[in-house]
Amino acid sequence: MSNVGMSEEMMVAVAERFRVLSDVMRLKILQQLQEGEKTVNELVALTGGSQPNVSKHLSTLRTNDLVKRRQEGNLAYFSLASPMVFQLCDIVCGGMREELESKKAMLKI
Amino acid sequence: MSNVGMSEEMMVAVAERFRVLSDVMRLKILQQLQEGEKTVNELVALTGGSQPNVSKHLSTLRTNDLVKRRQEGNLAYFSLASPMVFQLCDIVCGGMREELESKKAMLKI
DNA sequence: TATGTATATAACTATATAGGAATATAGTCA
DNA sequence: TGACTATATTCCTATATAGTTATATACATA
Repeated sequence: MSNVGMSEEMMVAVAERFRVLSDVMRLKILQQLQEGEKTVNELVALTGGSQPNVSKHLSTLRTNDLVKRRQEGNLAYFSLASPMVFQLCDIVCGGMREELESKKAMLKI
Repeated sequence: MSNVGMSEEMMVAVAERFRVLSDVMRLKILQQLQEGEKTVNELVALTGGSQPNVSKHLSTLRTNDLVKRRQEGNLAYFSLASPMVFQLCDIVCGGMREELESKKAMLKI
């Protein structure tokens, strides 16, 4: 399947998705959500971010369909909307491992 | 394989990689390189960017190990350093297609 | 109702960076 | 050497956004 024909519109959307994933705090939040749904305050505690900051990032993630929100009484529970994120991270991590190893190999020559 | 244990350092590197991929002009360049190596001026023509702009993006891509550079006489040939990019794009595109279809489905209820 | 708690938002500041214009560098060839 | 071409870099401006502080909203409960 070739990407060369990807439309400008699609490319803008893909770039936007990557942009959402390019922030460490958002990755931390997603990582925590991988273990199950969490409230905002739980994520604040787990990530070490401030409450407004975590809340804003959750809003960004939700706008971009990466997390879902469920309200129960006073609490807002957030959960992953798409397992895609971790497929992406795995590929990136795998790619970086390979780069690292080929660099190591070059040094040993 | 769980990402929950991913180190802070690794997370920063992953975020950085996503950031590099979050620019439309860079995605266009990578897309063109998918067809084979190209000179800077060829990429300028194919993408519609200015020469300095394309050159700067190529520099960013190279710094982040996404493209390779080969000089021949006056010309600089760039090529993809990692097929990872298109695995990533395919996953993102696939994810977006699913979202779109589930939204369509909801509207039809 | 008043009080407390959870979450969201607004206003602000600081920083990063994309893109353009001008210029520099490096190679080619007469 | 000088003229030409390809590429890189510098400087600038405009824009986007992460994070903070303060405040607002919404729900629960006494």
